[in-house]
Amino acid sequence: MKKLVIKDIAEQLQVSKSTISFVLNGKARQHGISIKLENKILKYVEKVGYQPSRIAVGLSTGKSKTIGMLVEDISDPFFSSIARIVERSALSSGYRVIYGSTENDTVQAIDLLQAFRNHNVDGYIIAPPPGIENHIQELITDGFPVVVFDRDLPGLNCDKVLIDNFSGALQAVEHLVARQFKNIAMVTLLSRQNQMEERTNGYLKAIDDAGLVKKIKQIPYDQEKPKCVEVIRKFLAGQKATDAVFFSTNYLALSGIEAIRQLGLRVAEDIGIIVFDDNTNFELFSPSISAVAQPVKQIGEQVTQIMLNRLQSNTQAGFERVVLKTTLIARESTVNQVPALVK
Amino acid sequence: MKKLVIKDIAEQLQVSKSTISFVLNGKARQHGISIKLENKILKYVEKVGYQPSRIAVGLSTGKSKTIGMLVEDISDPFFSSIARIVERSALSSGYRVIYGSTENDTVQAIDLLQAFRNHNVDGYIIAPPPGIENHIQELITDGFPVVVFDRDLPGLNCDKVLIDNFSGALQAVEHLVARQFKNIAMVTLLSRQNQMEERTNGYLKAIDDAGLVKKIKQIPYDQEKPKCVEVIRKFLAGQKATDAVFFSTNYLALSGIEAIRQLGLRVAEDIGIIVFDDNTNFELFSPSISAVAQPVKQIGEQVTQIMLNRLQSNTQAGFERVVLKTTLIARESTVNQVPALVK
DNA sequence: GTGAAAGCGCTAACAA
DNA sequence: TTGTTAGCGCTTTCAC
Repeated sequence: MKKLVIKDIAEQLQVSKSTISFVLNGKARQHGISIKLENKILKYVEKVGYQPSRIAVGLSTGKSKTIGMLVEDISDPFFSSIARIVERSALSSGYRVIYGSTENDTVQAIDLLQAFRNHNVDGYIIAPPPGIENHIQELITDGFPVVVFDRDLPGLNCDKVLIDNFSGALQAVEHLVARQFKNIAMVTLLSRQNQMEERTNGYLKAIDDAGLVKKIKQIPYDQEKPKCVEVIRKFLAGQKATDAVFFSTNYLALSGIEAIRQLGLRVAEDIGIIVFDDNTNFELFSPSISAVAQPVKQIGEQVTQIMLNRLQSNTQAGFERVVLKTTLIARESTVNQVPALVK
Repeated sequence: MKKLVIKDIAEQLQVSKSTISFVLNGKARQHGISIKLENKILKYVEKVGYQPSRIAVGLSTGKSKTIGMLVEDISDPFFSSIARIVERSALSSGYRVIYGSTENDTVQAIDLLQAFRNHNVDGYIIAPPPGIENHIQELITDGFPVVVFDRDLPGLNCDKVLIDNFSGALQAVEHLVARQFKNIAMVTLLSRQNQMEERTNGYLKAIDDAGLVKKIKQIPYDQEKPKCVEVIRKFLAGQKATDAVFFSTNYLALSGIEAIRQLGLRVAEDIGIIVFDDNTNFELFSPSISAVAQPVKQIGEQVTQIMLNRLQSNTQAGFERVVLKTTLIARESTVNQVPALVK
């Protein structure tokens, strides 16, 4: 079945291409096309299942009706959950979404941005790796709507959907403090990314408030898992007094749990654990793992809604900055045995 | 910075657009363009960072250099892992990937296919929901390369990358048998999908071989998790003798574990568990959960490679049918206490 | 060796 | 009320 083009329809119906185009774009009224003709066209188009070629429309209008979404890693459940929500709501407004995984790499991200631009995407949804402020700024200057999420780039002036990393971390560590843990370490990424720093700040604040001693282990970003496990294991082995750990990411926690196992320790009984981000079935671990949950659904919805608004209104005024709250989910991994009291 | 177009380059360099186009497409030789001019153009293009508009190229060539990928749910770790691999290898060959989540719904899948077609995607990678044979067949007839994965649609004649569901399931249940479990139930989806049926067949074969009694619970596809948990709980509650369960999917297992908890039973101690698909950190559950792992990486690579070959060779001859083996990963959830012997 | 021009399928001024 | 036509940015045939 040969793909139909507008010309075919025009010939069949004995009208001009533009008439069809107007009708199809809801501009029949303003061009004074008779209701009768309009219906006839609509009916015929429906019947033969004609759909204008996106490519041609894109070339002609300069709009591709697609949104480019840059994430760190589409196979990370946090990002794929958001992607899913974005995909769905964008689709219902006629937008397609194309993704790109940056692996948190500046160069890859820039390439991807270039590729998106090249593809004429109409808007950008970005979880920015470090070092791409300028490139994003350029997009904005050139008039593209950009919504940044998950990570803030403080200098950037655009719409943002973030979460309150500081409070989330604070809350997590305060929870540990309340549960009577006394030697609370933090394992985090060696990263200058804003959201990681905020989490660290939250930790420090809580530790400080409680008059405890801080212990932070930073792991380089691109470690393979076994290496990561090893680093954490060594860290914990050198810190026998540690009775609880706050992991700043899901991924680190998974390595951490492994490390704890290797040390022959038991989660909860020997060492408390709480994690930032709750996208890995932590409720089903045994003991289940306490976590600070990020509002994935809300993030996805907000991001899309802001984007679609921009796309429709076509204005760059009054950027929004939405900061979403996290939710503490206390589970078994932070039930303290309080050895001091038990003894 | 205004986007450059081929005309700009042509004017700057005082040559015609076609010359540039030839050079950029590696056809300088066959059009006898001087090496000198070629280099000059290449250099200039590089310097100003010109990249041809994909849309325009697409309109002109009829190729969009994008692959459409249809999965059940992009937020499912099995699919997102594959998507990630496909994305990456396709990109290195200059192809973009756009995804669509079918939610296993025929209508949605057809819409998505329509949308892809409309986008002029050059090839289709599809994990097919039921009932879209005809639509896929049409794509093939129209000359598009199609690679089906994860699920087979037996009537379809195209490239396929599948896994050996029957053996995987067989192996899983044989493992339970070997561990001395005697009352092995299976919890699966109420689905006529080929891969689910194969898993069921594997279960039945193993049960039969061992001379045990089969017990299968089928859960409707679109249940919410709580409902799913409830159904499994009731099933297990009515089957006190059950000492092991084979779950045909990851998702069901997560619900199942929850159900087992609610019944006050302990995984491994009271009931053995093994799961088809190992994409949910089962190694970190405690007890860790035995599973049949699907070769995600291989699936992704095979799928992409076949697709890229088709795209390059532009032929439809000799369809491949790759069947990948699963791997049994025995963990703590199937360490049988063998109550009969212990007693 | 190089360039003019037609055409890909559609949109939207501008005519009529 | 409807049709003509000139692009959108690129590729490719064919003539120079």
